[in-house]
Amino acid sequence: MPPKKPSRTAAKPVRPSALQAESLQQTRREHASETAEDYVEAIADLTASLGEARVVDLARRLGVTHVTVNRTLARLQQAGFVTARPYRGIFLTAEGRQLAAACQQRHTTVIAFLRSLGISEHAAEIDAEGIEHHVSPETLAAFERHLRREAR
Amino acid sequence: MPPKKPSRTAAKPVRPSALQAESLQQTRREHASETAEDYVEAIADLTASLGEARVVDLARRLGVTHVTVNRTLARLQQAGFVTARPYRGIFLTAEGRQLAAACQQRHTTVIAFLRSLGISEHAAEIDAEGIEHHVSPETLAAFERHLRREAR
DNA sequence: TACATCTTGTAGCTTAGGCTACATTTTGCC
DNA sequence: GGCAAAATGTAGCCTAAGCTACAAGATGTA
Repeated sequence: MPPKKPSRTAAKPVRPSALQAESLQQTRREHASETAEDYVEAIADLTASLGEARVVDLARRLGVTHVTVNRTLARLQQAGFVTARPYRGIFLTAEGRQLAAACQQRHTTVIAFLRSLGISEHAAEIDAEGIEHHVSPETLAAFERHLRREAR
Repeated sequence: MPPKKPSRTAAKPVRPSALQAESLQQTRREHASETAEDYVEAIADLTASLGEARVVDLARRLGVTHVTVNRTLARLQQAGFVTARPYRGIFLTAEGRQLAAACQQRHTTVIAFLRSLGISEHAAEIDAEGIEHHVSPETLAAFERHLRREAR
């Protein structure tokens, strides 16, 4: 028989206790908001360059079909980030614009930070897209600090 | 009427063209493997410290219920990363051990890198959990290079 | 040995995010 | 004005990953 740990009380509502469990739960929470962040950022960009964001534009931009965009927009509307009427353009609410601005700022910082480490433009773009959603304010501040130090 | 972009040909099987679309698709692919990585890493740790990994241990460790662990293990078994029999311990295959080792290595590097930027232990742990899955080999190499430079 | 407890397994629900296929509305243009 | 094409919307399917509730196997100890 393999070495057996002493039995532990089960604690029905499983409380994670471990730091790793906490970290993983945080990561899962972040995943839930990633979509919203990607969409508002894309909408902000498209609005800036084209005057409004359309479903097809978003689909092309995000690499999904227009159907996926549609369903996601419904949720974002419920969440109060965007306004949209059937067959019309999509616009950000004040809250949406605020979120988009923060994301764009963070995105720029992460890219600049990766580039400062000697990472190629292409890899920096790709990695930043995955990394940025998991960068805490503390870590973002550290990135900015590092960039300022580099600039000297 | 808002300024209207010139209509573009639709290209039925939407090809993403844009770099951002490519990046986002890459990020989605990474999400799909994140779970596998987290599980094999946890199983490797538990096996090292307790001799075997049990469903309850994994559940506690990952911050989910044993039901979720069970279903995920079935997929990991199909994918060839773990072996398990009903009511028995869970073990990694050779492939699983290899993946776990790579993940642990990468995890350690990311943590060390964040710490070297002056980020607190706690924030580094949490951020690393989200970031590590999106770090390309090129970026990982840059992290290691930075650490070596720091060490001088 | 038997029973209570812990562990594991199963059924079935939910949400999110992909998709194809098809219907409907807008719109550019002759 | 009318028509074809583009854009948008809708129905319905899939997988992944969470959950609760309940069933059944394993085990330690009285």
